[in-house]
Amino acid sequence: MDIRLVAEGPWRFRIERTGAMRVPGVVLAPRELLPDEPGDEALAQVAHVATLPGIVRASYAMPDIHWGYGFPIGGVAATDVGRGGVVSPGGVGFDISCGVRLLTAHVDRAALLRKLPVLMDRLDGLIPRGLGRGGLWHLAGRAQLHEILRGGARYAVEQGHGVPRDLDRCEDGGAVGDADTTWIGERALERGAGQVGSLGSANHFLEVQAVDAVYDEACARAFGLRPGLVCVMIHCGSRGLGHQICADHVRAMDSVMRRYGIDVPDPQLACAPVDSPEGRAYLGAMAAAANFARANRQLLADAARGVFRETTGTGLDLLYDVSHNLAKLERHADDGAARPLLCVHRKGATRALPPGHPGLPDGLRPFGQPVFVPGTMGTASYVMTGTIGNRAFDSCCHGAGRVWSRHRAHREMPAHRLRQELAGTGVAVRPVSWRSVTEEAPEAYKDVDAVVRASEHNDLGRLVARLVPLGVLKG
DNA sequence: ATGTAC
Repeated sequence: MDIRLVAEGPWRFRIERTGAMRVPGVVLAPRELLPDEPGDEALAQVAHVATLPGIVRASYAMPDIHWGYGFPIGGVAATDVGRGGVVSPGGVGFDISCGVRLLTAHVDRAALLRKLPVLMDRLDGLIPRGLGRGGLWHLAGRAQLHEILRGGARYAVEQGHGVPRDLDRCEDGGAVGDADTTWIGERALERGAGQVGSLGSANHFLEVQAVDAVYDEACARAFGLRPGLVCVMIHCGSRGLGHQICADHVRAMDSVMRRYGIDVPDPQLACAPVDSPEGRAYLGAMAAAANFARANRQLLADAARGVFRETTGTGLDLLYDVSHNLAKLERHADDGAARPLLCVHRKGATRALPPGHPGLPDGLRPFGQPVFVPGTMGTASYVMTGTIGNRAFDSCCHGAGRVWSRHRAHREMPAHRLRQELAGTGVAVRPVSWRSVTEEAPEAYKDVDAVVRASEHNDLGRLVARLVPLGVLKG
């Protein structure tokens, strides 16, 4: 598909509506953040998404956009459920409800520094990570897995893995309501059963960080952040379970799309009307995988809490837990007076509720929803907050965004050089293997500072604080 | 992202 990219000022581009596109593309990034590898298809993917039945307003790309399966990563698309709008598993991604949670410690960087090596050693020995491997929670049986799929972090807390206050600080109170395990295959259940409480690999991590800068003091105070404070950031998702569910439902939709008269420019955009048996089946299974991911992050946070208590005698408070790979049924104002029900796909895009939104807990509502933007290994991460002017269906960026393919990263970054470079930063990196993390080298990613700046210029979110890593656990 | 693939 030919693309006509038009600059709309220094911070954004429009992809003109042509051919089968139903709406334009809107790329919320300055030129230096646009994909520029020869043959990169990320912008074509923005245009492909614009052809989906029922799509409204525009096919959006966040500043961290890069190539993905069907949809770009950093893509946002909303379809009108009442007008034949579709749901597409490729618009959520393989790692269903992958997301980030941030916990604030009761200790400052200076006070922790002496104990950091032993803290990292304990976490290193405790947290399961890497491909395959086990999970922290040894389930009593298949019935308990179903409880997790229905109850998410809420069930984990009920079982003693956390405190009730945690749930107040989770998106959806820790559990999505409409999970339906009927539409999860045996293989997906099998893969998930041993992985509750595990990080996984690639860009997933658990980091001990410190607040390095505060940009909005009132908001930071409400979030419990101040300069020098230690935090724990956890980035992971639904592991093999979500992956298998995505694969299964892509296949199912691929075989029925024609029956619904749907034609897409890329088979990876397999989809079905939200209001169809296949659409409902995917959304039910997706919600169950989302609950799995929230329980997963809850278990990891609770384990980190135990390690902090043992080594420092201090606690960890959950600031917030939010997904950046999910489709949700939401009402948004259209250009008239109506608020139609939309299926909002966010793939590598963080939901970012504005100040005053009823979906926020009392303590956060005046300030907006915390948005977490993890950088790459050894670099800064950011905390942002939702804004009222967000036109991308209350969505923001989700990270630095890849610029090198995983293959190219392996080619250009030998393990020994990465190890040497990170040693120079003073960050205690504990990977399962150095070879496995070469594709996560900082050079393989965009500049996260530029990504958050572009997000702010495009009214996707506002900067609240900058966090720097002290210790990193990787897959 | 993922027991990198039926």
